[in-house]
Amino acid sequence: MSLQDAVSGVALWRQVADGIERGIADGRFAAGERLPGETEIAETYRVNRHTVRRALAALAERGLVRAERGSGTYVEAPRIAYPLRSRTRFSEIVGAGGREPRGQLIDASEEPATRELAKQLGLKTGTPLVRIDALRLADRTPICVGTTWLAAARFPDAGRIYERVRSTTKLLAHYGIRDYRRASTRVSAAIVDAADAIKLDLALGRPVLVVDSTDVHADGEPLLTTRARFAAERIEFLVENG
Amino acid sequence: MSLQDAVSGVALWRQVADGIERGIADGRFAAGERLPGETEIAETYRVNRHTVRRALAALAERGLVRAERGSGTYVEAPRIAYPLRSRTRFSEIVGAGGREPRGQLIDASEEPATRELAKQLGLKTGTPLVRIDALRLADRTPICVGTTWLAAARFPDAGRIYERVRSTTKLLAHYGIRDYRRASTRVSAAIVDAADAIKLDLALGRPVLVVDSTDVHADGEPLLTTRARFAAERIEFLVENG
DNA sequence: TCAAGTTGTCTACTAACATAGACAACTTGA
DNA sequence: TCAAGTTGTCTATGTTAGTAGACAACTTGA
Repeated sequence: MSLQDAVSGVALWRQVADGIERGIADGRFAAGERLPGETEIAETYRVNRHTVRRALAALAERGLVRAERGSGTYVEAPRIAYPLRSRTRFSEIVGAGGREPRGQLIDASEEPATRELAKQLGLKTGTPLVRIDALRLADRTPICVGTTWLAAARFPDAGRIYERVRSTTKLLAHYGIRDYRRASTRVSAAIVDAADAIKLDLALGRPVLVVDSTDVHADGEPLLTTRARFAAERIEFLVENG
Repeated sequence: MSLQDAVSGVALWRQVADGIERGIADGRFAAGERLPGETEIAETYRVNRHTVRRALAALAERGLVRAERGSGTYVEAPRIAYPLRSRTRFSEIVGAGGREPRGQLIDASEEPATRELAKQLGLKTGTPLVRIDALRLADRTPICVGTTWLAAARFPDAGRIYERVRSTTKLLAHYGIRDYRRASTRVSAAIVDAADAIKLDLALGRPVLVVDSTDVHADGEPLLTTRARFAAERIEFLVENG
C-alpha cells in the first residue's frame, strides 16, 4: 500500500483523518460541502473502508464533519485570521470576526528564572518571576494558551491582579505603565503537549503555532515575556510587511 | 497509564519521541548533553523501557540523538532563525548561520489559475500560470519547498529562466523588474503531506510552517504568489516589530 | 579490579490496528 | 415505487504496538 510504508508511529486512520482535515483547512472541501463517499476515500488513500470510517468518526467527534446515513458526510468548520502587529489585541481580532472573545486564568505562580527567561527579561538566572498561565477563547472555542513571565520584584502580586483585570495591558497599567511595545516575536510550530491538548481541546499529535514574544517599556526596559501556543487548525497569522 | 488514554492514532513511542524532540528544540536538552537514562525516561512517561528505546531509535535515525552503549544517549541538533521581512533573502539567512545555502528546481509547469490564485495575482480564474516548485537547503539539510505561481503571459518561459538563475530576484530582473516588495505574508502550520515529506526528508506526521506570500511591483501590480512549506523542526521565524 | 549503571538483545504475551466480506438501514432521484 | 448509492453494524483474521522480564555487553568512577 502507499501510506503505511511511508510513516511510522501514526495510525493509518489518523493519517487519513489528517489528510481530510488538511483538505478542509485549505479549502479543497468547503464548509457545508459533501465529502466523497467512504468507498471513494478508501480508494484514493488505498486503505480499507473501515479505516476511513474510523478517520471520519474521529473528525466527527471533533465537530469537523457530520455523517448523514444514506446521504453522505458533510463539512462543518473555518479558521480565524490573526495579524501579528506591535499592538495587536486578541479581543479586537476575535471581536472583528463576529465572535465573542473570552479570557480565563488557568494558574498564577512564582518560579525562578531559567537562563533563557532571564536573558529575555534582562535579569539574572534564578531571579523570582511571576508566571501567569491563561487561556483565550473565541465564543466557546479555545484558541490559545499563553504563559507570561514578569519579574516578581518589579510586579508584586501580578498574578492576583491579572486574575481581576484579565488583560496584560490593564495589568501593566496597574503598575503605571501605559506605553509599551513588542520588542521581538518568534513563531515556530510544534506538536501539542498533553497539558495544552486538554486546555485547547485538541487531539494529541495536532500542530500548534508557538509564539515567543517579549514586551518592553518605551525606554527599552524589558517588562514581560510570553510563550503562547495557538491551535493551528483554528488560526492563521498575518504578517504585516512594509 | 497517562499518555495512551489521552491520545489516539499516534503510537506511544512516537509521542515519547515527540516529547523528547520538543525538549531538544526548546533547549531543555542542550546539544551535546546526555539525556536521562532509558529507565528514567520510561518512568517519567509511564511507559515500558522498550517503548522508550523505540522512540530513541527513531530520533537516532533522524540524527537528533546518538546512543552510546554503556554510557548514555546524547543530543545532536539546532534550529535556524528566519526573519520575516519585506526583502528577506534565503541565501543571506542561511549564509549568516555559517551554512551553505542551495536551491534546486523540482519542477516547472503551466496550470490554469484557481479562484484563490487568481485573486492573489489580480487575474481571472483559469488564466494560464507558470508554476515553479523549488527546494531550498542549508548545507545538505532540506529547509523548505516552495511553489511559486506567475502569470504565463507576463512572464513567458519563466520556468526555464528560473532553472538557469535559481533565484526569484534574478528571475524578475530578467523581465526588467528591479524593485518589488512583499505585499502580504500569512503563516500557518500543518502536518506535512506525503510528497513534501519526501522532498524535505521529514517523517510523515511532522509539522510544517506554511507561508503564503504575494510580491508586488513598486506600483502595486501583483507579480507572483508563493506557498512555501518549512520543516518546523529545522527553522523558526522571527517577526520584526516596529 | 569491581560494582553500579548504562545500552543492546532475546522471548513471551496482550491489546490495538487494519483488512476482508456481508448485509442492514437509510436517502435520493429517476 | 424502486434501483442505485450512501452510512451503519456485525463477524473473522492477520499484523503491529506495547508490556514484562531476563540477561548480555559495555562504560564509568571509586
